[in-house]
Amino acid sequence: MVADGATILHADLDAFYASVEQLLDPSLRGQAIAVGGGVVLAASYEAKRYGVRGGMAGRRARELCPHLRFVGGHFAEYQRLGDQVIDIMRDFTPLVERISIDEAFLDVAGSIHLFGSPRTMAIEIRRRTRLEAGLPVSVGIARTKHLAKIASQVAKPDGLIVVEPDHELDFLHPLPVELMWGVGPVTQARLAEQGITTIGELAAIPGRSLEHLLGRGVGTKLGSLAWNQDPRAIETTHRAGSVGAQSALGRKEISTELIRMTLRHLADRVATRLRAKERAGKTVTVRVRFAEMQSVTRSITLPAAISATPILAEVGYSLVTTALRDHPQERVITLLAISVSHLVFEAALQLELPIDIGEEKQRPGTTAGAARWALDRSVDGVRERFGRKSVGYASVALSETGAVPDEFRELAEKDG
DNA sequence: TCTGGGGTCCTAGGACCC
DNA sequence: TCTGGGGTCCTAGGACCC
Repeated sequence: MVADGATILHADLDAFYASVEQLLDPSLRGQAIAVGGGVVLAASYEAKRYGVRGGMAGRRARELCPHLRFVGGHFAEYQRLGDQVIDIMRDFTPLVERISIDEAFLDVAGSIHLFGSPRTMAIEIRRRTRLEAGLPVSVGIARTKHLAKIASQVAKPDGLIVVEPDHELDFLHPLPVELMWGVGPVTQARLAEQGITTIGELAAIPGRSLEHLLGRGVGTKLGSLAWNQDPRAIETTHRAGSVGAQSALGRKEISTELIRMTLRHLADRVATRLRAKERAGKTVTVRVRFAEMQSVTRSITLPAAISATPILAEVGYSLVTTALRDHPQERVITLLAISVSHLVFEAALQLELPIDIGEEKQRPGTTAGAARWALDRSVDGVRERFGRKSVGYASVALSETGAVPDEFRELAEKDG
């Protein structure tokens, strides 16, 4: 349900990781800094002035900004401060939809009688975030999520923009198309070829032409968004659809050892997280990226959900093997990925249940499978107590490839 | 600018069932 | 034996987001 007034807030912490680093170490304040190493995960606004952007190769960033300082990530602090800011928002409404570590939508329509106008609430959220967490946050307010999100981007850094319902198109149409949700590099380029660079120009294109240019799905969606028709409501719950891991390898000669070792490591990461969530999944997908960056995927849907490391590694291996067999001319791979989807709930309780022979066909947890699963659980337990590195399948062997440290994984802000 | 990691959603063809 | 149409699942690829 979309509200009549501008009651949707989009709050987005500014240059989040970089701001946290500057918060933790005052000597970094006012400095051009980047979080990351080989790749920039986040850049301070001082660095952005030199053109440094999230997702940029570290070397390129240094070229643009020679005095750029790379700082290590305090990942636990990012999580803690991100949570703290979300908690501030929840003081204003339970209708908070967190969409990443550092941004969220709020529907404050039901809170106006308690706290005042949406603008008043946004001012207070910004004040408290600065005071209690020490961080700058930008807020966009509008009638729809899409518009609120765009408004917060325009408000950055450290700003607040309210788009009143009777000024929506005046606000939206002069803006560049790439501010829209769903317009990435490919779509932007496709539009630019037609001379379309603003949202207003996009809105002026007949629906049929847009669908012809971008395909039915994307064309229809962007067409309606350009006219500010966004029916999405705030969703406070989130179901994980898949769990995956990937590893960039540089350029590596294809070998059985490399693939087995890498898959073992990736399967271990994925399976550990699945078990921590008490989930298992039926569909296993692998991705193999060759030189020249083109990649292929192979997937299989199993008769039963799995969450044990060795089984996942084995299924992944056979999938990668089929992918490689289909591309016999390739000599080098640059990335391996594995993910598990079609997730189902799998309570840890299952471990305690006696193995029922009658069920053997339905579940992978035959005697051997259950034993493997039990072993994985105990490995998880040891890691919880003594740290990840204490028990590993292949992480030590892999570290010599110069892979990104595990703490760097899963955490990408890429704030452009 | 040759580049890291974890995700979501959409499309399209084919298999299979009714 | 051949024919139609609809629905759902599986697989592969692509674009996008943070």
